[in-house]
Amino acid sequence: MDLQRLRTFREVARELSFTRAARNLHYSQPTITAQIKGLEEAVGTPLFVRRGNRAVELTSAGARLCPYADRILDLVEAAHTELHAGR
Amino acid sequence: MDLQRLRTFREVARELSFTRAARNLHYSQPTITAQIKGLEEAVGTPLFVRRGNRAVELTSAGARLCPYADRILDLVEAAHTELHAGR
DNA sequence: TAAAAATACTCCATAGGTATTTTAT
DNA sequence: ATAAAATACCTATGGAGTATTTTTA
Repeated sequence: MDLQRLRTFREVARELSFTRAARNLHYSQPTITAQIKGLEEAVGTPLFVRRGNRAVELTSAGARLCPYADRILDLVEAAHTELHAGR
Repeated sequence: MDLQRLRTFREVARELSFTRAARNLHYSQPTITAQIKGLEEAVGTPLFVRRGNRAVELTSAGARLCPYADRILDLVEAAHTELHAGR
């Protein structure tokens, strides 16, 4: 699990589309595929169900990961802010 | 900022030593140096003050990062646990 | 059949190691 | 003088891209 893949996961979960996530994050579609695949291997379980040319849906594990991804990425953001808050 | 460097940061902050952190994490000492340097560049501020052959101390930014590092890494751990908790 | 994901490759950047030098006590 | 961090250098892995194929609604 790493932060970049977690960001990609969050975006795919939002969009329910690898292609749209790729556009939004300025990656190619195969890169998104590889990142999600890498995350799925890292956590040891599938996170999305791929459905041909229609969209994608979260597995139950994927759904359970969502709130953690949000909290983790929010904390990372907060840490950055804190470090730049002078003091 | 990425999770691996954050783990290294946490260990160096605990040990106040690059060399001991390297041993504990099974990295070479120069790798720790590079990881901390990379993290410092990522966050845009020094995190440790290097003091010759004696130990190392946290900068104020480093000290402020600590609680975030702990919370983030704990959440990552919790996410892993949650994903393996069956369901 | 068409839209979307997966695969096959290629290339380059970066992460890690070893050997060595520099630094501060 | 010595213990510890920094630097120099090298290698290999993997992350990203393009082009293409596969899949399923």
